[in-house]
Amino acid sequence: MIPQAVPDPTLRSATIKAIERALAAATANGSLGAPADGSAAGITIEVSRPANADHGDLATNLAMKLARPLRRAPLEIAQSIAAELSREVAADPAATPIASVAVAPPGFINLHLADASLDGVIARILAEPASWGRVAAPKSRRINVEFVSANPTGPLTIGNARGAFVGDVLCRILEAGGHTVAREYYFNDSGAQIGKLGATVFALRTGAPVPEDGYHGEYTQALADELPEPVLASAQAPGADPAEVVGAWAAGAVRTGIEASLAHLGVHFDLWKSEGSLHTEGWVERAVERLRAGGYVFEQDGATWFRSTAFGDDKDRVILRSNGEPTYFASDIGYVTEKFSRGFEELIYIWGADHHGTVARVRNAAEAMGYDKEAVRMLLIAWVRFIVDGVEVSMSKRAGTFITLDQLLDEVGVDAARWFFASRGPTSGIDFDIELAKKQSSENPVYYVQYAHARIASILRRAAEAGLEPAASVGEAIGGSAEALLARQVARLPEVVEDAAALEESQGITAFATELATAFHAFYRDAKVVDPAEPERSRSRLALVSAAKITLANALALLGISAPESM
RNA sequence: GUCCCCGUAGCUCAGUGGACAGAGCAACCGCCUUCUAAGCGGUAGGUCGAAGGUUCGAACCCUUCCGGGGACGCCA
Repeated sequence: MIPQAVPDPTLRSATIKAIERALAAATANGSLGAPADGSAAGITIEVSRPANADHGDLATNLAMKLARPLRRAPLEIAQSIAAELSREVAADPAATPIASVAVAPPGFINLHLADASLDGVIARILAEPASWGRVAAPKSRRINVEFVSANPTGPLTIGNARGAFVGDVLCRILEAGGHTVAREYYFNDSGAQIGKLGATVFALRTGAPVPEDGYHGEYTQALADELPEPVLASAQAPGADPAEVVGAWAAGAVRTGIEASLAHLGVHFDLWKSEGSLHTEGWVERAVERLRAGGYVFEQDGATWFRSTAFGDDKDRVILRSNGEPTYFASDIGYVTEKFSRGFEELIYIWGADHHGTVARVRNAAEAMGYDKEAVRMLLIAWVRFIVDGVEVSMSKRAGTFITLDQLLDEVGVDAARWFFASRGPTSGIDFDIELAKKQSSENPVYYVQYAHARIASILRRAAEAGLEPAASVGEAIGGSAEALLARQVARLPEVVEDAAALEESQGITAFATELATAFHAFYRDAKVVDPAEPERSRSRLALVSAAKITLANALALLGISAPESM
């Protein structure tokens, strides 16, 4: 995805600029006094949305933060800065997004946005809807995001669902936030587990008993039934290892199924990387060489070790076992090397909480290999406890006791499932009660948001029938009480995206989408949009609800959720 | 034993330094001759796990404790 060339400044960033100008002016004219030691220099201007709408559209706590370095009462500082802000509003209203300024104890500077700046945002949304909500990154990066990465020993389970959704939504948010993102799926299709899968499928096909340590899910029978004759024949050829031959085929078949499941989720990967290729292409060797060059490799007990203790780890880690086989860790560091060789500036791993122990050692190895440790980041997703009939279901592909991702989506639906995971922080543990989810799926907040979108679509259809087209912007009517409230919510999207991209979290998007839907439903109640008797007002309001519709659709798109035209 | 995450309304969860702590669901009361009632308005519900500390200001930062989950392999 190509980052947008010319990003919109948000109303928030324009406001920060205005405050910077006011601060500079107040400093220059001496009304602030001067910090004796320059300690005020490092203070950044923060602008937030007051919880109480009576306090204005935006507020800054700048005066409180300056109180100590300037050795002055915060209220006085606030008044000095507010005076400069007001001066600019009076002198050149077009240069500032602010309409009025107020100071409140203990030192808040409260700001009201100008109608004209809000109407400018509406006009911009209607003129270029596709890019609305895409912002420039403070520092644009090429980011590699690796997620799901379940080995092809069986279908994806609901245990994989959270990682898939969280990873996909994070990618969408990072792209909207001005970064370039590659989605990767890492898998091992040649290990011992694949051999066990192959032995299981081979046994089922040939009528032999399934090995004790084989796989016992129902899907293995389907694989056995589908096993092509030629593959079976080559597995039975003299000297062949049936587990390996059938396993290779089964892994491919399972992977095809996994890709189909992910496509159903709306999750797509740019690259599927096999662990085996890291060895055959020499990346593990290169990684070991980089470590050796730094003096962080040693031999002991016939094995090759990474001196992880040099980076604060409690013990050193084996790279190559005494039998010559590489460990999983060897593949990990090979992959780090391979990823960086492709020019990524940041690697993000979406891992289950059970990978906690490997985080530090992979990052340490990255540092030891000469990469920036801070550019290797792991997002650990907390476990989801799936409850069926009041009892937790543990997911085990080996035992065959699991619920597949496809089953979950048949029950709950993609949009509802996406919303469920997007609206919760990835580190918080979740209880997912299947029965409750089914029962509540029609009451899921996602439908509340989608309904607002569908309602607007309906209004636009009615308007078209009446021969009414949206105006290019709201115009004077934006000052109306109903319009003002909705326009303010609509205008927030880029700020919400900025925050979500910086925090690498999706909850802000779902919260915003809900608030915007609420604002629209209230508008719908208070303001009749399509009214042939009032064509000018209708066109003006059509412009506003059109902008709201675009904003809802773009916010939902960030979550991978559909925006229906009717419900 | 060491380390990580979590503990906020009956339930599921937002909120991580600011102005009276929020949403959805569940409960209760109202609103469809009106652009989609999957909606709107209202009522009720909280010692933000506990105790100290830092701060002008703490659900948020620090310490300790309690409770829940997870991690500590020459497994993958």
